[in-house]
Amino acid sequence: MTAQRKQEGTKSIPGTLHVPEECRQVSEVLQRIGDKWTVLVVGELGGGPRRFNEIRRGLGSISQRMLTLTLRGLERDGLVTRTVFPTVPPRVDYELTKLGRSLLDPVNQLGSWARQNQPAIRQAREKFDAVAR
Amino acid sequence: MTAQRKQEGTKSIPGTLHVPEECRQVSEVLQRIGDKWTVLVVGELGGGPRRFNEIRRGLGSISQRMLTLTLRGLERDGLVTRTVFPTVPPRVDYELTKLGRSLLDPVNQLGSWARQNQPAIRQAREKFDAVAR
DNA sequence: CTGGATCCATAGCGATACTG
DNA sequence: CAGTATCGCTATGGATCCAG
Repeated sequence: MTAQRKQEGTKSIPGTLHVPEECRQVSEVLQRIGDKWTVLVVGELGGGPRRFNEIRRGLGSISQRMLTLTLRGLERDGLVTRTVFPTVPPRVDYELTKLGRSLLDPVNQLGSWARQNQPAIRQAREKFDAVAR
Repeated sequence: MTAQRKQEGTKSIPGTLHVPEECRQVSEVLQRIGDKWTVLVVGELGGGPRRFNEIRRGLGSISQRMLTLTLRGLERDGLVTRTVFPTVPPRVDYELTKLGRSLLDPVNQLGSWARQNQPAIRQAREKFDAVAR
């Protein structure tokens, strides 16, 4: 942690894996799934296919507008499929694709991190806010 | 993948780990680090302590306002430390805390996912956009 | 060099009303 | 039931100017 920065320029560190290129991609994905609802919807769909209002009730507070937009985004990125049953009243099922399910894994990793460290974060936050003026 | 939804109500699935509670935490963390710059700054600091303008040049395009805000947020959450050297001109070093470095791991996991699947995502996106009107 | 203060444009999101 | 359309609020972020 001491002798580590002489003139690494743009070459980045060989051992670790956060090359600028990779960082950009992480950033893109995070901005994509880092909105208010995406991961919650994905989590809900992680339990199997769901209908529109099932998801809605599962999340409790999402507006139908945001649920529509979120599902459209996920569908666009190939993370969920949308299946319309031409019945009356209409029925639409949403389900994670293979790609969508593969996302559950890294997201759960981040979930573990969150659970382990959120107390520390909250503590740091309170401390910071107490000192700040 | 077939016999999986009878009446699981609010109890969620035992095998997997995306209980609503956990999902909420993931969502919070993602919204926190899912902004435009946070992970990029964390990535930059992953290479060791950096000065304000070093980070800025490392990212290339961030405004100093956003860099300040991003660093403040990270400092508030206990993810980076801020060290002021009372010289003239002033010099300020930012460095990941242990907590901050621990975040690199799950973030890199997501980075791997991003690299592996972004081609598929882009492809799905183009296909969707082509069909959509 | 490090950042605070302002102003402004845009994106995200909620509320509500309307439709097949 | 599953959306679409519209509105308005707030958050996010960039540009610019000022200061220790």
